[in-house]
Amino acid sequence: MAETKIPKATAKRLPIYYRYLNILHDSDKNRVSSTELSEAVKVDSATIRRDFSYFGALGKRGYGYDVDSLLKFFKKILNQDKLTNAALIGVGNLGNALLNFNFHQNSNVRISAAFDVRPDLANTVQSGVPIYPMAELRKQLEDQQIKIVILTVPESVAQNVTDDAVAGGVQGILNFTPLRISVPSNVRVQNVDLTNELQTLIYFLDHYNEED
Amino acid sequence: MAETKIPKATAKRLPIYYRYLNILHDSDKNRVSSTELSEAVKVDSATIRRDFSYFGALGKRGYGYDVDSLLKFFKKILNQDKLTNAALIGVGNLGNALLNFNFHQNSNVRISAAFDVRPDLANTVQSGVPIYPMAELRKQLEDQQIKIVILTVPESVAQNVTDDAVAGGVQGILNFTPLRISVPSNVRVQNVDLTNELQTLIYFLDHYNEED
DNA sequence: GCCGATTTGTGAAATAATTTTCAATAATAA
DNA sequence: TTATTATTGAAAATTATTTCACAAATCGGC
Ligand SMILES: NC(=O)c1ccc[n+]([C@@H]2O[C@H](COP(=O)([O-])OP(=O)(O)OC[C@H]3O[C@@H](n4cnc5c(N)ncnc54)[C@H](O)[C@@H]3O)[C@@H](O)[C@H]2O)c1
Ligand SMILES: NC(=O)c1ccc[n+]([C@@H]2O[C@H](COP(=O)([O-])OP(=O)(O)OC[C@H]3O[C@@H](n4cnc5c(N)ncnc54)[C@H](O)[C@@H]3O)[C@@H](O)[C@H]2O)c1
Repeated sequence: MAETKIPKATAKRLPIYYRYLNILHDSDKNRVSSTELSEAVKVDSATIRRDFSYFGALGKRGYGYDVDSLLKFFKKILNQDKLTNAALIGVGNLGNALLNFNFHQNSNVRISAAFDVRPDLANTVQSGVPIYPMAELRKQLEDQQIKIVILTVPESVAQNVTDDAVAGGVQGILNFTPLRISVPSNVRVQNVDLTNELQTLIYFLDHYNEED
Repeated sequence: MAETKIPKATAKRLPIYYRYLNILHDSDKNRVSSTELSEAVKVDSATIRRDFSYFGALGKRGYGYDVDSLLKFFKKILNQDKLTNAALIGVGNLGNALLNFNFHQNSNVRISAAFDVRPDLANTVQSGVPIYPMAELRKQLEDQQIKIVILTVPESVAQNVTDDAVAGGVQGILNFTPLRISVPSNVRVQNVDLTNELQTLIYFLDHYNEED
């Protein structure tokens, strides 16, 4: 909505850059070149320069990029200068692992509420996050102004739960179920399909050799 | 290695198609059109037809695709007609969730060995999978002919562990750590970076409206 | 202040992926 | 049988992304 629509491929790399800039910052490096970055994040240096250039001239020729100002810039762009709350639905196997992890390091996203149908989980606290019964989903999403949901329920209920979350005003869903959920066009879904990833890896192993 | 190199984008979609074909098969449907598939997997129907056509003329004009033969075809292509063993390294938070899940449904990948440094975990069995001490990594990978590793160790040790796994003959790594690990060019890495996914989602929410 | 070494930013070219379009064919209804 | 409708497969057009390659800018040393 701000800078004239960056390519999707670029957008997906921004968090990778952001993360490495944080590492550089923490180790008191204050200057970095696209070649050096390339090495660390495994993205071609020309691609990095191109990516950065969508945001203007962020570097200095013959010098490179200033870590601190680049970091500050990306922090803003990625909304990491404010805390973003997310909800997690489905406190099972995977849900628990994510709750416990809670995206702390170098990330300003936090799971602030979790939901599950299991009565024994309702109104408990797991890894510091309160678990609510599903009946409270809508209310909590609205009250806490939560716009992002992490979906770790069984596939069979994924669409129903999604519909509820969308009704509660959610705008983005990180979907760990294998179901391709249906949402209105103003809601964005990011699928994380681990079985797929493994199968793709196997396919590549069998059908492509070396590099690509 | 077999059919003349399919586009990467296509390869990544194959498991999605495969999965839905299984569902159709299980519900005794024996015919499907690209439009119907498109609806279910959320991929444009023209893209689906194009994807399929890389493998030859799999459908019939005016009719669609025969579910069973398409399924059989993809099963072969994706190597799902044989069992593939994988190893998991790092039986922590996330590792345990993956162990417990173990990719059963509609997938012929199985974690057959897990590894961890923690002495109390060594030589136990978690979710039916034996856990070995790291000292045995190389031997087990070689003995069990494991070519795929799921990496769920802390970032700080990720590169070292990777190097060991590679020395053990691993060819593919599903990397859950945020580190972009370095591997020889004959080893393929598939990164699953959950913090990234969340940050990308946030970026899209803030900077793109509606659809794309 | 000049010089050589760096390193960016970006046009242009190359490559990759998606989408449009439509002729060909199959199924089905009349 | 023939007309109508559905649907693929493939060529072409379009759009997206990556990569090349180099002029322009900056730095650091002298
Ligand atoms: N665990 C993994 O490693 C893994 C890997 C890949 C994909 N997945 C996918 O992630 C999802 C969760 O997997 P899991 O292993 O954590 O399953 P799980 O069964 O351990 O957890 C699911 C949780 O959702 C809760 N739940 C069920 N119905 C609900 C509803 N209607 N509303 C709210 N909560 C509800 C259950 O009580 C349970 O706590 C599944 O779709 C699975 O396919 C998991
Ligand atoms: N848990 C999550 O939800 C989550 C989300 C995103 C990313 N990750 C990433 O996944 C990785 C694992 O996360 P986690 O939460 O499961 O961490 P964890 O600390 O719970 O588990 C790590 C496991 O690795 C083992 N380990 C440590 N050093 C080892 C070594 N040298 N060799 C073998 N095993 C070793 C530890 O004993 C532990 O069991 C981390 O890199 C983390 O950044 C986790």
